[in-house]
Amino acid sequence: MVEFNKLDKAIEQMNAFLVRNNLKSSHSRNIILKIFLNSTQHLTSEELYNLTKGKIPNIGMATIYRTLKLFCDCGIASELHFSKGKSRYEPLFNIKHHDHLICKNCGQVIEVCDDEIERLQESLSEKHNFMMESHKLEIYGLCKECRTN
Amino acid sequence: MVEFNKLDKAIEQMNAFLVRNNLKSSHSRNIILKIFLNSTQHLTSEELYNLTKGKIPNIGMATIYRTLKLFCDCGIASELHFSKGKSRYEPLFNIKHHDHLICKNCGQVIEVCDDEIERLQESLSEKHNFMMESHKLEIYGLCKECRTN
DNA sequence: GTTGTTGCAAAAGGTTTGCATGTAT
DNA sequence: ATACATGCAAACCTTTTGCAACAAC
Repeated sequence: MVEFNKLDKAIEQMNAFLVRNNLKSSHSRNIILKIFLNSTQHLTSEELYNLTKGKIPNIGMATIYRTLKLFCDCGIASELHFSKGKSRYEPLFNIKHHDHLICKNCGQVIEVCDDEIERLQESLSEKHNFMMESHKLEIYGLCKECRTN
Repeated sequence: MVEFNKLDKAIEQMNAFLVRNNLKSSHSRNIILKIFLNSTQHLTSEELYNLTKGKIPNIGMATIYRTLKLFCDCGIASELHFSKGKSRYEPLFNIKHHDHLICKNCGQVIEVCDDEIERLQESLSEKHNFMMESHKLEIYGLCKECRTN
């Protein structure tokens, strides 16, 4: 379950964005936000759609896409492109930046963080006169479980 | 122009793969390989298609896709997913591993390498009992030219 | 001659858009 | 009452596949 504070703060952040852009709040979006933040995985639009159907039976795919776009626009989610064709969405809310270890066998994604690597990325960018805004580190291989099999 | 040696070695590598898998060599594939290695950018399938049309006027998109898949299978190319929906392909042949600085404004991709970051990725993987096979580091931001404008 | 390769068109898969209806303010 | 949000279906775009004609061995 999402902690109340986290969900409340996320809704607040979304509502601030809505007001700022003369948009309206809606019941569906609050429900989708709760389901989205509640997931520990990086969901695809289809996975979020299926989870949402449990709460809003006649929800449409288009609403899921429009809502995910909104989440990205107001800084609650970020879009990932691990593989061809399909996007995945990661909650950004209250989350520290991290990198991904992706198991090629079972698909498990492990989130990690290394401050030293973070620092080196900044200095690497500076060396090339590049103004870093964000970055993405993905390490592909075999996880602990799969390497023993 | 691709240096003769590089192209020859790549053709050799591809042919070895073809023989190993009971496939046949073809004129088109050699042409596409030359165009692919000749490019300094990370081409999309469509860009490669347009470049190829200059040499093989009635080439089809399907052939481009099938050929790119072949290049990936025999280790000549690797598929990248910088943005939604569209794949880009990067020549791997005779190329040292490197990371990418991607300008969000002009789309320019700068290739960089930092040995220290490479080492830290290995130790980060080990720390999680993860067997690293490959990795990808992408830094998004503004390049030297765009940050001044 | 057999089997892989190619071009074309159709299909597939993910995402976006137009429109009429519903809903928040 | 106005304008945004939603569901549905159609459109869109990239990539894949089936098939008949072609080319390599």
